[in-house]
Amino acid sequence: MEVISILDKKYGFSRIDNTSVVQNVIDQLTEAIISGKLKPGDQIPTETELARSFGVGRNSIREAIKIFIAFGVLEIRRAEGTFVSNSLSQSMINPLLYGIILNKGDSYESIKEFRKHMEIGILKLSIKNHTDEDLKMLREAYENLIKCAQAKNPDVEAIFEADNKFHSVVSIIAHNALMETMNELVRKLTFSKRYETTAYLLENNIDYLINAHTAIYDAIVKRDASNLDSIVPDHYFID
Amino acid sequence: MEVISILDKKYGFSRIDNTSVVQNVIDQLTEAIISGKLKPGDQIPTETELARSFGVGRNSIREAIKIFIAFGVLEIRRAEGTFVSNSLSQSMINPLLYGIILNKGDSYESIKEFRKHMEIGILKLSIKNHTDEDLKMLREAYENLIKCAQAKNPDVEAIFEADNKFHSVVSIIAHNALMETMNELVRKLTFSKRYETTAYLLENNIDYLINAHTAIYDAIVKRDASNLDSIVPDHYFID
DNA sequence: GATAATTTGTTCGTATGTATC
DNA sequence: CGATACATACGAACAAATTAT
Repeated sequence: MEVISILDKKYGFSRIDNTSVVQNVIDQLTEAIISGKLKPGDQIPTETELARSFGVGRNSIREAIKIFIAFGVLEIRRAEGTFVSNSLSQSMINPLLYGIILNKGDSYESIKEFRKHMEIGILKLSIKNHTDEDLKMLREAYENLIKCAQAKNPDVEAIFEADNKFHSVVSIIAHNALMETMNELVRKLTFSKRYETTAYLLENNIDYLINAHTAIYDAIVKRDASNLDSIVPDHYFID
Repeated sequence: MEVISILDKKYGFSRIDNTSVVQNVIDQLTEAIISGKLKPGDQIPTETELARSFGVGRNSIREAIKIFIAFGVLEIRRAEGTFVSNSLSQSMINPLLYGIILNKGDSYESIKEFRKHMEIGILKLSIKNHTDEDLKMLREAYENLIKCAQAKNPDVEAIFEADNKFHSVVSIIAHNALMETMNELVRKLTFSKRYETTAYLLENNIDYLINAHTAIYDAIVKRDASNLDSIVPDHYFID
């Protein structure tokens, strides 16, 4: 509601009036970031200094900074200073999570469908965009997963972590930041369900887990996008 | 960075230590929303009251509330109180916008790819899930778009609005709230670009616009999902 | 290792602006 | 118009964490 105004101007929307002190601080900092005066990694002035140079109270500066932190734009290293973030993919999805929590209507079916859709999309891009470097990373994650799954005393925690790592790598080598973020989102939403599934498969059908991931691995390595629909099965979750 | 922790707890992640006062307030409010103690539309206690009942200073409450506002979870009606939002799709995209501003590099390509991917996914679902009721709505939107495009003195604004309406209907009849939200998101991100494209097509190749939408309309009506890749073209945007 | 300086974290008191009744 | 309830804003003070000396 607050920060949108300045960005919306850029994207063509408008807003009637908004001249609160905090908003003003936000606008000026946003402007500095957009224009490149503040680049990722840069340290911004201290709170006291900002308060003085903007001619406002320190509390107002703090409120503005907190919002930027929530968006992942700034990050504070205490007793050191406040800096412009260079990676912000993590906190970007927070509002989406809140959105889904408030809109309880989003049924589990919706999430399942969305998940499969994203999985296929990511896979398609990974097959297309991966480099040789990427393949090494993927192979490492794949072999680690297989090793965990075939261990004598298999550990759910370990397999689940390796599974997550594998899919995370697949996500990265797709080389599309937005798709990666969305995939992260859906994986967070399905976190506990996927854990249950892993535990179930470990007890009852560990081969299924191995084969499914081998199919994905092979498809990427061979750049074979012909069977994606069957590689990413509907019944990945226990219902 | 801040708000993620509580959500992560729900989804199984943990955080080492995070006992800041503001974070604590955020956690408790988030918990109240998740558990349903606070529902959309509800008024939350006043700042003074929250400060007293949490045993913290009023500024900490304010900082926490500001963050929720930035995420669109809370909204303030001044001199009236603070309320839980019922619609929050607006401000959800802010972090993404900031993300794109900071990641100047690959972002536009990412968006284009993501957009096409979402468009295909939505179309696939629309073809599968639409009802007879839906078809009426779709037909209305379609015919209105064609009418606007074939008018004697075609108006960019009108066509663009009709275009948006058409795609919005396609989104709705897919009957998946999450996919719909994501599609809305990508359409907001591409708002100005799409407007430019519409203006360009109106001048130079209005038939292309008409044919493209007719193809989509036909595919849905006939429930024909065989040519989706070609129906949703890569060059939808001007580069 | 201890101390000082810097910077953010938190709180309190108070005054002001703004909408509702 | 006045009273009330609430958010907005400022400034001062002290606490806690980190770095530099």
